[in-house]
Amino acid sequence: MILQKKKTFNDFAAAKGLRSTRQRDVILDMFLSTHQHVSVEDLYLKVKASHPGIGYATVYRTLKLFAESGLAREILLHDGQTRYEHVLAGEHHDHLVCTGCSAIIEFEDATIEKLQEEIALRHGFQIRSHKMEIYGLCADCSAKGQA
Amino acid sequence: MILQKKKTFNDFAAAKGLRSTRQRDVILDMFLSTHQHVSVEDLYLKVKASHPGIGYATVYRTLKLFAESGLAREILLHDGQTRYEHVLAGEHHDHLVCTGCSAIIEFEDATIEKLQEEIALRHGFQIRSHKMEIYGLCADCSAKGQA
DNA sequence: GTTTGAATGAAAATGAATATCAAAAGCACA
DNA sequence: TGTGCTTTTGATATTCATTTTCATTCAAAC
Repeated sequence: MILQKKKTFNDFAAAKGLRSTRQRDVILDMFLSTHQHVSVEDLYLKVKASHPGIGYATVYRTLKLFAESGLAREILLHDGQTRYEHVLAGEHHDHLVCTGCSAIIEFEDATIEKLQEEIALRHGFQIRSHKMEIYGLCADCSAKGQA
Repeated sequence: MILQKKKTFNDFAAAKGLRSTRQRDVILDMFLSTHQHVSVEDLYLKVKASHPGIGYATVYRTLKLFAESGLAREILLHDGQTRYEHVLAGEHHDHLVCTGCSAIIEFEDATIEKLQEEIALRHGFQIRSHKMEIYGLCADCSAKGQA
């Protein structure tokens, strides 16, 4: 699966005539080894730990490339930092975001996806991607709120 | 309806012990007279036209208050500017965002809302609000793309 | 009116993201 | 394996939205 993703990016890079560099390999490895929703800062620190030479700007640039290649997706939450999440082929997952503890729970619902397509059709709209976030309190936080 | 909204905010202000000021009245009027998705910049310019004395920071602060009061909601698109939209009581509307011409089409779907509630329930999650954006090409842009 | 603390406006500060540019590195070709 | 050309990089400066600061103004309770 990781190999498949590397291939996705390499194909994209080849098609765009991008050069293959050590830095991009490292950042790709690191990105693939993370869990969901890495901020640029997060990834930069992770990268710097083992490769101190790699700069901030390169991480920014490279993550934008990942997004362009379809490997990653930018998510805007409300903390002013762009985060990147993995795009698993053909899979859309959406988020429950806890406003108490900032926990993010992922979910997926095929019916909602279907309905989205219907809505798009009704408006003559061609879907490229979508994003859904539900804000509220997670089970823990709403339990704490009661106590 | 506009009166109802003013009341919403005034109630909120009263409950929070906020003072009623000329600036907030003006900004509220201006906000209510806009259509969807005003950026702070937009509203600031609109306000400044008739009330040159009112400052940038006040518009920022006031819009945040509107959001807190439930009157408005922050939307993050991908252009680096926070926008505010009207929250109509009890109504959730979501967006089709055209990546070609930046047009925003609104829609509403009761079934999706229901499904969201089910999903939240399944995770013990209490919904406060939600946001759904579908990205792609609007009818015009995809027609142009063909041509 | 006086008093008191919140609200304002102008300007400075912050912070994420992007641009700049000289130096380094990839890649095609000899 | 070098040569030349172009992309990429890293450090830094810059931009731009948003937030903070702080002295002044103003709302509202007494």
